[in-house]
Amino acid sequence: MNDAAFTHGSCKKCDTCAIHQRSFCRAASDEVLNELSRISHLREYEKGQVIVAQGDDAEIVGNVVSGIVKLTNMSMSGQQNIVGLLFPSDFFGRAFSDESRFSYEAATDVTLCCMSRHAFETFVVRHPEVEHELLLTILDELDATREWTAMTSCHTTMQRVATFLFILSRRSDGVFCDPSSRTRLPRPIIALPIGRRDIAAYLGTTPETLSRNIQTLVRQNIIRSLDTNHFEVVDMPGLIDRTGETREDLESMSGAEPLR
Amino acid sequence: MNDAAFTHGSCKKCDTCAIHQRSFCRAASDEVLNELSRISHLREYEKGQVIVAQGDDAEIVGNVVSGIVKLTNMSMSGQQNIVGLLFPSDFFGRAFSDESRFSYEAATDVTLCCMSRHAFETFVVRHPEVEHELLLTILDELDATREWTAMTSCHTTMQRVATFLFILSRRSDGVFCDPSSRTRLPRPIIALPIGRRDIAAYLGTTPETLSRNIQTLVRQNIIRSLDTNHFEVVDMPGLIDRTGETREDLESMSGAEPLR
DNA sequence: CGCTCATTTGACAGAAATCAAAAGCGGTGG
DNA sequence: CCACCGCTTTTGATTTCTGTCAAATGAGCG
Repeated sequence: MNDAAFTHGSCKKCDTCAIHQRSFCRAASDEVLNELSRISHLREYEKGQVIVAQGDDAEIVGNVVSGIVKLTNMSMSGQQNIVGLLFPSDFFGRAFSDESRFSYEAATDVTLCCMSRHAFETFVVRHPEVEHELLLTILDELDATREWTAMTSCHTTMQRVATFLFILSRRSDGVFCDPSSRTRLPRPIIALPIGRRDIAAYLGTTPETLSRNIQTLVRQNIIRSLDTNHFEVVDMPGLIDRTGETREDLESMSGAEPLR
Repeated sequence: MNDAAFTHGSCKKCDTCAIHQRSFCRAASDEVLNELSRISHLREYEKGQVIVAQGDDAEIVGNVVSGIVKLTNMSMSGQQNIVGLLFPSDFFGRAFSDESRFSYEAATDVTLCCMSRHAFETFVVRHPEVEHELLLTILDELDATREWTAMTSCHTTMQRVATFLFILSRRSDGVFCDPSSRTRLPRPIIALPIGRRDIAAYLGTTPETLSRNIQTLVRQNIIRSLDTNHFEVVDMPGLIDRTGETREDLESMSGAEPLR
């Protein structure tokens, strides 16, 4: 699409950006991208750092470049709920609102392409084609969130666990940025990006129940444990079977994504 | 905001539209609204009619004017999952996508302000200020959906039932369109817009468990049964108490809304 | 090595799903 | 008007699953 942006050296930072082709900025022309690059800056956060706190002024927005960001909601009782996970190329922060209804926290060490919310807002209003692309992104996000809602509301814990693992097996190869480097492994690897406590919260269960379900899958030779956070899918049909979904539905989920 | 649109007679259909002030079209100027009115038309659907089917070409988009639309997702097992409910002023249909990932179905008799998806898409691209307003709408929708996700993943069934009833008590008076006609009833009425089976699916439980929880609330004098689908809230603090949320959180949910 | 924290495992109580049946509601046709 | 039928909702009895509490094991680190 933006071949020019790659052959010319209009914006080094963005040209070499791993997610450029997958985030809303792909709609920007060379010069617009240049402008965008002037208001954005890469920033690293260590695992556990809070990027935007719930109820905060939400002054930062941007894209996840590498690592995983977790989106959380603190409930009255003080319990932290995982509302979603943001992967590379996903948009984070709450544009056009004075406060964020959720917290954004680094689930792993992350690199973010950050912009001041104000600067971003005036930028997109001046560039409708970029705002349009952002709208498409958010619409996909909404679909994905609703699909996840559908998933969680009628499925057993085992089905949710299996679905989660399936999706991670599609995401974990770091394959989402550069399609050409995609090497189809015969035995997909599942890399758990976050701790059991967070996964459990995301799946609406407890670490104990999650652990039991995972161990059950291991005993049934569906997956094999490599280390605490890595598993190998031994029996993919068996895993899909336990999700209670068709392979097609799962594929569509892992593309646009509930977990994003 | 658009006083001119109301004092002038630029567009009779839109001027008298109950939801005009609350939907994305409020961003349109007189002449733009006029243009919009030329591509839109009111249409009635009877309860149970499918407006857009899952996987369909999704050729229609628009706003809910009156009644309630249910958003459903058919899972592999053939079970119908309720993903959300759309109330008056909510946007329905999937813009900018060739197929809808969900079905839109009339949960009650509804009136919709319909547009051809294609006409709508070219329209908003020509009018960035309207597309911007649409983006704001979708961002709110996304927040609301995530908040609902947070709700369902960590709460007991009773808390989900209480929250659902609370939200309906705020929506059921048909009060969401014209703030001036808002008559605060001392005893809010809850009108269940859909059957128990659907509500149960939406809340991630079964009709039996749902029924038991409702009957428990009746026995505890929190609500009083008028007929099968109507209840009166006798003890609002008690109801709020059983949601496990603060009143503030509930208000924000019923405004922007998980159920939308 | 000893510390802390995360994960796994076990035992048990409570909640919800399931199975089964009764009651309520709305329509149809005699 | 009433009896019958199909459907939804409610209620009851039972089983299964999951959350909770508690303890053991394992991983990372100074």
